[in-house]
This record gives sequence, C-alpha cells and structure tokens, in this order.
Amino acid sequence: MDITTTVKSLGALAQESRLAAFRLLVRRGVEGMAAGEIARTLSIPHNTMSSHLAILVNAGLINSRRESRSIIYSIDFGGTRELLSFLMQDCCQGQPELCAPLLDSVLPGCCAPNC
Amino acid sequence: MDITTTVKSLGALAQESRLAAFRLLVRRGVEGMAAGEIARTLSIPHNTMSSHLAILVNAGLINSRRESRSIIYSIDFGGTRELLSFLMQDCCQGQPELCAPLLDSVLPGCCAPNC
DNA sequence: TCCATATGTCGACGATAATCGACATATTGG
DNA sequence: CCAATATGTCGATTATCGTCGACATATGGA
Repeated sequence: MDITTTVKSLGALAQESRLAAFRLLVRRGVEGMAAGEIARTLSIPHNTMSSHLAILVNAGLINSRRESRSIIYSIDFGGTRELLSFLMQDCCQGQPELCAPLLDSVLPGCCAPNC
Repeated sequence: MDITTTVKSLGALAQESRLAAFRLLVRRGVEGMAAGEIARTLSIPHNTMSSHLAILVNAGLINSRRESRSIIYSIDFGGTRELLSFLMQDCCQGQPELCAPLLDSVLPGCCAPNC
C-alpha cells in the first residue's frame, strides 16, 4: 500500500456517515448488511448512503454481493488489514522503545486470541 | 475517543502532505523536526505546511514546542494511541475468529518487543 | 408482463478544503 | 533598536465534497 492509496482509504473513513457504516459492517463480519438496512439504521437517505458505500468499496474497505433484490455489503478484511498494517508499520521506525507503550495500550482492546 | 474526534483525526491524516509530514514525525520520535525543515523536506511552501501542521496539532496527532527561533513538531503518542486503539477496538466485536488473521498480518509489521 | 421493492446514477446546489501571495509576529544577535 | 531568520495569519481563488430530488435499473412474484 502506497501513500496515495492510504490517503484514499483514510479519506473514505474520515466522514461521519461512512465511518458509522464501516463500524456497523465491521461488527457484522462476513454476514454483512443490506444497503437499505444500513441506510435505515443510520437514518440516511438511501441514495446518499449508496454513494458513501461506493466510496468505501472503491477504497477497498468493504465488499458487496447481491442476494435476491438486496445488495449486501460486508467488511473487506484484506483491504482493512493493509491499511492498519501500513499505519502500524510506521509506528516505530528504529525506535521500538517509543512505540512499545503505544502498542501496549492498543493490543488489550483487541480480542484476537493471540493478543 | 468518540466518532466525531475519530473523523477529525482520520481527516487530518487523509491528505497527502499531512500524511507525509506525520510519517516523517513518526520516524523522528520525540526529537521531532522544525517546521521549516519539514516544509523543505517535503517541498511545500512554509505557510501551506504551517496550516497543515496546525490541523495535525488540532487533531491531537502531533505536538509543538519552541526551541529558540524554531518551532519543533513531534508525534503525540497519546493521541495517536487513542486513534489506533479506537480502530483496533472495532476490528472484531464478538467475532475473534474473523479478525485473528487480520491482526496476524499487522503485528509482524510492528517492531515492538512484545510482538 | 406489470407492479412493488431495492438499489444505483445523474445533476445541481451549498459547504468545506487546499493553496499561496502578502503581511504580521516572534526570536536572536549585533 | 534594527536586521535577519523562522513561523504564523489573513484573504481570495479554485477545487473537491456532501446532500438529495428525480430518474434509471434490477429482481421477484402475481
């Protein structure tokens, strides 16, 4: 992931409706959520939400699949991983002693078994 | 950290010059870098860089201190930690098995001794 | 096929953001 | 105090973004 792609991804998340939608989808996992349900949940007009979702898809943060009449959006673990990875990679270039306390407080918030 | 603050921080990083400046400062650690040197390094007019730095300060991602005629900017580990923590907290609500592979690939990029 | 449901696209408006010249402020040394 | 250096502020311009009404497309069932 280069700096341009990162700016794009960060920009996609740097908007209240989109960040809210993203967080909603993160919690849903692979199951995902239909476009209309996302819009209703966040009280946002369906067409406005539609463009926001398109921006998140374009940024590689979420995916979409059709299921009957609905289009289901779900988190793109690959793209999300790349963004987090890029941000973390930069956290302590050559100075591990500085970022250790930073990470110590981040990791407990993560529920993965290996943390 | 709430969603509004997060949007602000992400927005601060969602701009090429600011992300570049932030990454520069992350690598510098507590030592930091003078405003003018940042501007020269990134080939950005000093006043343009000045407003970008102000936005990063306002977002709580960097700090400033005066040293003689220069103003030295450096990463704000506290604010940066809060942002990363917020993003990581959301990564696997109730579904650790889904985010484990996500984190597995993020953590190796981190140089902290405990990873 | 026709209608209802679900979602996406287009276009225009208002708002916000990025840029940079010109000017202002702050610090140090002579 | 004055000049040089370092940085910040203001203001105007241009570009981009968010919003939403109106219309278009896609799916499934009667």
